[in-house]
Amino acid sequence: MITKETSRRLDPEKVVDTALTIADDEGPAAVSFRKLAAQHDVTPMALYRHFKDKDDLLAALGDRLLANVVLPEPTDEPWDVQLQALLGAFLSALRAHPRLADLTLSRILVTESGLALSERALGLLIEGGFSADDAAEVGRQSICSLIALVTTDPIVREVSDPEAREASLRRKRASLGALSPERYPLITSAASALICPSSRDRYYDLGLELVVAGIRGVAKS
Amino acid sequence: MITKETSRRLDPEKVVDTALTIADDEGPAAVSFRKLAAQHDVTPMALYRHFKDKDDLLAALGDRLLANVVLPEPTDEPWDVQLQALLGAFLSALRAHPRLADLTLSRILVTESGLALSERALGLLIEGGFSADDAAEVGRQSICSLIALVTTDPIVREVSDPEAREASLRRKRASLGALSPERYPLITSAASALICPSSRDRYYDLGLELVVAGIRGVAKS
DNA sequence: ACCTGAACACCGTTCAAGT
DNA sequence: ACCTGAACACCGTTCAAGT
Repeated sequence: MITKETSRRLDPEKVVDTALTIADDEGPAAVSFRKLAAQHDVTPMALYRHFKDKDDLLAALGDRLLANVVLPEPTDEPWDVQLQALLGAFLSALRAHPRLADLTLSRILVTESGLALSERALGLLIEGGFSADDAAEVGRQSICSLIALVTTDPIVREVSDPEAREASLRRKRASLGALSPERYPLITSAASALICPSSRDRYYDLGLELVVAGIRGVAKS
Repeated sequence: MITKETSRRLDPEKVVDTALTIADDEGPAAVSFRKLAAQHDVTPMALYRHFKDKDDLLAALGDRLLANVVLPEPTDEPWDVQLQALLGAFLSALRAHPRLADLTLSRILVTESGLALSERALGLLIEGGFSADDAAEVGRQSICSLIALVTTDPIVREVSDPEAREASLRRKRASLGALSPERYPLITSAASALICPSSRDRYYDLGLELVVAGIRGVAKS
């Protein structure tokens, strides 16, 4: 009874916890076995007992994101409306950890919640008239687009340091401002929208709608 | 006259050339100043005369990809048809260097050919009924989706080594094959399509069509 | 089973110095 | 202006060894 709580000096789940916070703050490239080991008072090599290699650790991060997807209950609404809700649930989980979004792609067909999501998506797509194979392709690409949407979130992509971000924005504004309005009339007139979307919610709403509208459009034809 | 060809011991464009072939073969992460320097018989530090840092070098790779975009001539066709051709031209340039596709995103509003592409895209979107700001957002997201399409190309993503690729495919097949057909009837029945798309051209055609159909759908509403 | 120590083969980047 | 040498502060990973 006494030994039970000390039986494992190193809890892999806790290592993943700290990897997650490092990755959220500084990106997945910044998580290292050495840093993690130091933070858990252990030799870097100790981690190899629990993770095959760094990719294996990052995969565990992807699994965490997928586990947070909360699937909406099936309803009586049309397939495309339900699909939008389903993909929206996926999108929400990604938005909680924007820098880690692309770690999910390779884990969707492995993780339990990723499988549940995929099965539901395939069902709705088939309901929309796609063959099983087409549904697979369309579903895959939609997932990729949503991941890209989060990964390239213009606000997250900026450096986290607020003063550095301001400097970067100023540089971009200057760069577009220096353009010839005769040669690039549309770019110069839409400069501020090109540099940074007006609202983040609008950015994601539009992104999701583009994906679903694309599916709907391809389904009809 | 004699000294002219030896005036620069190190030609930055040639460094970019070899960086490009390394990145094509092993991915952008594998290009390093040290490797590049060795290949050009020079100290790693010599490269800092020509590139501010590694990001600067990678930006030069992105510029190369964008420079290869050949814009289609404007026609009398409807805006969405022309837009599809325009985005298709962008997609083609990315497909030539699939592992480098995402290096282009941050260079589009900087590079001359990226600006030309953007100006044309904005024009067509406005012709389709979008406001300048909406056109900017929609254009940006479409570009991101196409980059993601190439970056996540299921064939390229596999390891280049053909035997390792075969092993990876076998592992995926085994993983999906082990799933319960009662619990995941659609996934198991679409397994082969989920693992690998039937045809690469079909993959890209569908991807482009999804993007354009999405734009068309959002434009109408 | 789980962890340590030492080592190997890499990185980007800075700084002072050479020509 | 362009390049070198030495150094700093990092990486992932292997291998043999300890308990």
